[in-house]
Amino acid sequence: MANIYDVAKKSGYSITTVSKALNNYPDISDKARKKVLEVCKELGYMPNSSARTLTTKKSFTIGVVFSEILGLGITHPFFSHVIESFKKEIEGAGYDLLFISREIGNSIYSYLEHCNHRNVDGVIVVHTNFNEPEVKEIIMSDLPCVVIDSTKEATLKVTSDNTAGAKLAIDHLVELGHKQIAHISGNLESYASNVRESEFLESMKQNQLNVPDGYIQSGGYFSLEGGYAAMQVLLKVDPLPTAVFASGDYMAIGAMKAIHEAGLKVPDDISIIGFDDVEAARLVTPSLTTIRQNSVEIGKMAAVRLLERISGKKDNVHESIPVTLIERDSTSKPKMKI
Amino acid sequence: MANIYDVAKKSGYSITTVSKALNNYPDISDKARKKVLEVCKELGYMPNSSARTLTTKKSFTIGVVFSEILGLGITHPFFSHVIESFKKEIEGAGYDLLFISREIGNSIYSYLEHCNHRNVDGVIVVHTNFNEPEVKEIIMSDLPCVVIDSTKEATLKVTSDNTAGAKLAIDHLVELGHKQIAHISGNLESYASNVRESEFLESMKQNQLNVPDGYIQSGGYFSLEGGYAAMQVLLKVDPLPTAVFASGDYMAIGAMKAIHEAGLKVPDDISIIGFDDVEAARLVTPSLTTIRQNSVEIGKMAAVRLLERISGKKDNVHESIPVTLIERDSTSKPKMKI
DNA sequence: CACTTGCACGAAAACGTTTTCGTATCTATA
DNA sequence: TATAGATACGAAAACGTTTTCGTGCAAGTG
Repeated sequence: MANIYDVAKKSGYSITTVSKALNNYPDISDKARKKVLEVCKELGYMPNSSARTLTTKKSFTIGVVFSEILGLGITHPFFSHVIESFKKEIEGAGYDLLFISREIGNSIYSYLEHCNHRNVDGVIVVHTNFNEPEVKEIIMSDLPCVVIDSTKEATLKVTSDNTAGAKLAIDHLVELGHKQIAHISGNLESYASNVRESEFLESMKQNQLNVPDGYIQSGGYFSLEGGYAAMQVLLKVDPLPTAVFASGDYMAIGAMKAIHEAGLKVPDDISIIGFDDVEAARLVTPSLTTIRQNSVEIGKMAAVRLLERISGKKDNVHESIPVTLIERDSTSKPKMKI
Repeated sequence: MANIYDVAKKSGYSITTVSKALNNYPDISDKARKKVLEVCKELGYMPNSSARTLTTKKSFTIGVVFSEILGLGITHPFFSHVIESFKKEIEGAGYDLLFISREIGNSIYSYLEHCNHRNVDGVIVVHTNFNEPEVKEIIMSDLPCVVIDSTKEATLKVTSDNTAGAKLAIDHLVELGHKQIAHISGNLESYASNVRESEFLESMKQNQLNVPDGYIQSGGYFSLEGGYAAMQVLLKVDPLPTAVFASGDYMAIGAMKAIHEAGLKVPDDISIIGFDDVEAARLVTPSLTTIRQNSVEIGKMAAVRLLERISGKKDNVHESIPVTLIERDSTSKPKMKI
């Protein structure tokens, strides 16, 4: 509650000198600096961030725009890890994290308007629908902005290496001996979903494998239920796939459920591989083989690049973070035909 | 980027009138109000929150102090749901959520200092260690403050009805016919853990059941590994329990793992019941019977009470949110002795 | 008509900082 | 000794709001 005037009065110096002492200006004596800092401690003085922001136009605040179709927000099994890692990194640089909604008072504003209102220094955008105009608006503005799971317009993007991931998944199945490999894709508004599906096709081609009609089914918004439904369709396709690559772990888990309910076994009858390595992947039975996204690295890298941009660096970058194959129990060699 | 002066100039009124138009003051004409709002739209004007906060001393920002032993932060399987629900509720009232760390710039400050620096109007405290002095400091201050999973000092607390929950769990096991019921407790610095353990003992007494030596084992910080280790100890206790009440789902899942590895079956040999109903509970095999905490209601209620406090209401309240028994496949009648 | 009342508006202070620029004192130099 | 330069400090403006209070004018009252 003490302000800079209190410190000035008690220390015997002017507010200018107090401010200079706190901001490491060179043109004050060691004596003054020492005295001021001493008084600050005594009074428990903390500079008022609003006043500081008003004059410096720097808030040391980063906005989070979390526009994700399922409305899970902070509880999203993958993005929450990204944000947590991002948060830790920017905190180390003195920034705080502010969640940006579209409501202020009673009215609705755009994300960009809200960011301007709050004077955020930059923003991290996590969105699963690259068509959303509100998101586009903020990306196209001159507010420093890093986006996770990209969009064409973004100048700063951090994603997993989805191409390598999908390839890793298919190659793993091929190495095990599978030839009839199906794919459960995510919704098409999702960047990750698109890349993974493309690379599924590309990898199959590279391995000179055929992708019969009906071998690609959409699992929708990466949900368990979507994967379940998609697998039910795949179970009726002829020839029955011996392995399925799902674009997300929850869809993979849903698929396993459908397989079990059909009286078949994972991985004996059908192998399943997912993508993400969410926590549940190691907890389900059989545990899920999957492609692990390095959420910690993604969040950290997003922070690093955004902070660079904030401090003036201009280059456009698309960071592609490596993924790894996590072999568990949901994949095995295909059953020999009798 | 337009400010109030731009609006004043373009509308032909003074900044006073502009401000009044935006803040619904009665002493301006409808004509002026209309004109001003029109110009605001044209210029895309948004009031600067820092300037406003500086004069009004109200930031429309709520701080989140998340001090949780495991360091999971935002990814915590239970608390993340509470915060998400809290966030939605306060957003509806025009508030934004700011995460409070202890770093500002290069230095370390207390949570309270950080809150003062940022001018937050109130704070939600989620902490799993009620001894932490930093947390105590903020709770004892006159900053409006609601705490989840309580502390004695707090004047505003929201928790699950842990007592009813533990009772529900034990009664469920007793109804199934169990008499040898063990307990895997959480760490003792946790409020929830304490209450659940007390009520375990109380419920056992009510049901006139004995709690043999070694029937209470600590699973530590509610982790899978902790539950696993605790169960390994329980498996060596004589007589072997026929059912185990774990204070958290992850400990329950860890316990199931230990049981399976010992060559026994859940629920045939040993029934397991957890607490929380985290997402994994329905995904594991067998799916976990548990006591569901209503995280949405907890978050919402915390928001409602905090907003009341911010707007002047003074009464101390401890909201106890009802829990429900979710029966799944990890509990059944005890095996008859042959 | 003289007076009060109420309405609509604006001037100016205040909020707590940072930062520019001016200046008094001291030191070094010629 | 006179002067130039360095050093240490402070006055004041600026940032963009809100809010108090004053005022000119129109309308109502006796």
